[in-house]
Amino acid sequence: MSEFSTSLDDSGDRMRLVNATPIFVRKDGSPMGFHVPQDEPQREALIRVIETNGGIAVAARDADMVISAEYNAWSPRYLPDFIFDSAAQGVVLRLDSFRTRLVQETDADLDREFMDEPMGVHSGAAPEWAQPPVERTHAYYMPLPDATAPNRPQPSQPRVYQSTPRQMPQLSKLRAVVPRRPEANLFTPEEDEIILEEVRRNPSLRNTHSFFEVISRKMPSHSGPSIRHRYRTHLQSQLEYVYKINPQTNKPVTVENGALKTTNVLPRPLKLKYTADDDYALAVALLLSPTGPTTSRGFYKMFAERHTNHSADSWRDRYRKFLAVHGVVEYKQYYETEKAQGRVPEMLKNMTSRKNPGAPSIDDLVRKRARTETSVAQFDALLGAYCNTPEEGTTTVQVRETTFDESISQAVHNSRSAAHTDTSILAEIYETGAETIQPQMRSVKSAAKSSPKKYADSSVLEVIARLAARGKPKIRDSETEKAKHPRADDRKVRKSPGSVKSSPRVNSPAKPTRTCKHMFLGNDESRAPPVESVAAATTETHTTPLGSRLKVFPSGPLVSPDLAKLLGEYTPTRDPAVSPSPVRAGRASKLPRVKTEKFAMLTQTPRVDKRRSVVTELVPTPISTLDQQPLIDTLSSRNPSSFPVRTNVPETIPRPVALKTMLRFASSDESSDESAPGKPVADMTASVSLARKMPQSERKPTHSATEVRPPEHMLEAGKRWLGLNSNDIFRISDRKENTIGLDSESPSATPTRVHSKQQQPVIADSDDGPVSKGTSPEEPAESNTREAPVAPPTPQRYTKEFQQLLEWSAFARIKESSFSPRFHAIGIQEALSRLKGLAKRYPHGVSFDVLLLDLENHVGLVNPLVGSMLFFCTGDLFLVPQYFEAAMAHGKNSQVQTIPGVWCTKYDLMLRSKDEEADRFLCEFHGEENVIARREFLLNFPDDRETGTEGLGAFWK
DNA sequence: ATTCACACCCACACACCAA
DNA sequence: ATTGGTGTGTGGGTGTGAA
Repeated sequence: MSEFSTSLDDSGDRMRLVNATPIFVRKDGSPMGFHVPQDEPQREALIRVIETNGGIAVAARDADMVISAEYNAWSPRYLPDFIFDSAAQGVVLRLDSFRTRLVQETDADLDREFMDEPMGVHSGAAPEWAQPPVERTHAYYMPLPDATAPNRPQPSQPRVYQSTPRQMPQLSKLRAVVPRRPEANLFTPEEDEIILEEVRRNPSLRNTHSFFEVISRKMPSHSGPSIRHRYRTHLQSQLEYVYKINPQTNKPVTVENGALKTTNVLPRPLKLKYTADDDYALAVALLLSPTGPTTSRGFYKMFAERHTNHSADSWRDRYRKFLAVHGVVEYKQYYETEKAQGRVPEMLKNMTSRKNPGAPSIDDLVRKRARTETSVAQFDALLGAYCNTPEEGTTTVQVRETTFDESISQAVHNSRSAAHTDTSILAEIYETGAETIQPQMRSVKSAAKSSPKKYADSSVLEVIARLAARGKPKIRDSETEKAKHPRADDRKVRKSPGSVKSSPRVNSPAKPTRTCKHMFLGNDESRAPPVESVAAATTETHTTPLGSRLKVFPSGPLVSPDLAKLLGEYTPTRDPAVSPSPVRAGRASKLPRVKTEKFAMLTQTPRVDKRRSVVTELVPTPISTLDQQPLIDTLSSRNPSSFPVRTNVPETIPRPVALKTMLRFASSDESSDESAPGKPVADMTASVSLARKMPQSERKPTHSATEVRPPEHMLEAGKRWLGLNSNDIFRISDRKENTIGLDSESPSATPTRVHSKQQQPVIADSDDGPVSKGTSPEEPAESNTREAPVAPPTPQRYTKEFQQLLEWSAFARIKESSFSPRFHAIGIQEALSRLKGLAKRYPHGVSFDVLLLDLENHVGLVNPLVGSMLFFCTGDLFLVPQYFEAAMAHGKNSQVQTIPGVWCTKYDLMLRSKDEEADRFLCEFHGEENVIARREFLLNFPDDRETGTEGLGAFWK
């Protein structure tokens, strides 16, 4: 048969297999193309035999067949013996017996580990990533199911892509020693699709290096960097969808038929770049901090709860390595100047000194900055405190005037010695002079009350307002250029020579926007649109039942226009309607939207996170019994169009800042501490409120609210008491006290579920089993009829001990950040009373945003506590007081499902999952209207990092 | 000259740790 | 408990050489 001698023993040279007539040719005589993967050990011999027998070695995409000893799940391969045997026999043998099979797989584990199913088959089974990391360098951490607020995701369940221990070194060695093939190793369409499919299954990893490195282990003909490059340059634009990932399992969500649920919205990648808005928000918050710019973790923890796009650690690092180096005040001013002049500010970058060892250490810079900026912050805090102080005759917190004066003088002195001559606050201070500020403020303050218009244009008033609003500087002609280039001088001063590369480039023109590569940008859930986009957004204004105006900005800015105006500009005599501020000026239409036609479809139905798309601004409410408005609020209500208003916006926390600063200064004076009579003040911080309640012997100098803790003996007593009698807490006060009668103003309100202890056993935890109808029928039977209105609860019915526990347990165990200063000012009993008052005013079915706003504004409860409360109570405010009461007593809000009398969301959902008749039963229980309202509330409840309730609403779908 | 695969770079986001 | 230092590897590229 063959015309050549062959020797197929191991020592034989298979390369000598030559036939007289070519056998690896097509019918038309053209050579058959064979692809031999680069890692095929006999590759050289194979290619020689192929080519000497009429075939040709080609790239994979052009190959008629792939010759390899290694099985591959997604492309058929044929064993090298097919070539050798065919050549030996002089005829092309039947392919069937040479096809590589899974049983021959050289590393089946690897396949199972990474790509467990062939392409195009979506069985719903995700690759099994969940092996624990062996080598940290190969570990991939997926975002946690819920970046539940307020904290950032913790890698408690690291998801791991991991090679077998032996495979990785082998492959890397192979790539290191195998020379580049002479022929192109182009990506085949199949390989492209495999890459895309893997990205769809792991969308969060789409930018990482190691993800593609792992893919490369299943695609040995390409390296990880190559695959990554291929994806980023060629395939990204073809990623028309990704699979919806269950945040709990980090696996794709399956639907009924086992297929994977797709989505058009990419999840956030593992890391987010900081934006100019991020930097600005942080700068503003730092300057409002009682201590000025700080690295204190407490500050960043609180900040991260409101700004969840980065972790607290990350925010802290951002300050340490960027804002601190550049200067917080300077960046704020730079940002505002850029905005005012219609430019797009850049984020801080190139600030790390890793390659610039001669540069001053971050520590040094932080310290230097902290000194000066703290001075500014302190001065501003003092001023804020003064402006917020109630009128003369009713001042209830007495800070010795001398202390106040000294503090201002010191702050001004410190500020003057700082190198911040171009900052707005200092410019104002210089103009006014510390020695005249206070009397001027005092006179203006009293006079302005009687006839605000008269003083509306007063320069002193302007100063006060501007300072309180942290307004921008007057840019005089001689300073204009300087203001335009705030960075120019900094470099010379701060940076050592030769550190050009590490110099910030804030003023460099913005790069032209690239297209195509980031098609999801406009939709990315993790990014709020830039500030200026707000200008073009149509806003809707709603009025809450309590009169707060809720502005809804559909595009969800980080900073609302009014806040941006407040923070960035003060123009008391300018009519915004006539001369719109630069911040509001219509620049939004110029905004680059990075989106290609290809992906236009992906942005048509963006998933809107309601929480992020809503910016609320609180306009002072006329409810005088709830609020004691400071001077500026009072004035602003009279002339709202021209006066900046401190709003209830996360970035501004003036009251605690101011008062705590005052207290610190006051307590630094030995005589002032004990001599100051501590009368209650309407808007008091936790420091004051709690310190007042502490026995004199327990009182410690108050430096920050977070330091306030109940006395140890009280905590011990509380633990004992709670431990022994936790179920009896609610027996202390007759539950009927808390019953809210049927309110004619809220006909749709849910019937009150209030029961005496005999009628309402503690409902077992859900883990104990399904909620049977047997345990619950007695509830609806009596709760369908609302009890008659009764008097408000009488606090006297609580035992003294219980009152103390109510006071202290909350602060001991519930995060203090759940309470705003207002809560501390009014106290728990008043908060309870207000909660009940709110319930009377609200119809069931009010949106989460409205409830959130008014609960924060009028009761002083903030997320995530409010989120949990509203969720578990299904937006039913009649349940909230009981929930709140129990949460406070227990010092936590996780066990409130067992609160007697609160038929909470959990039971709705459990019942629906267990009982086919659930809907009918729930309608009997709640009333059909309320069931609809509850369902609507849950369905519209924001998917939430803050409340960790994502997906529960799906029970209703 | 262009395209492609592949290697490599580096700022920095994020987290962890030791003092 | 705080805090500064630092490791890790992501994110977004660029460089290089072969086809």
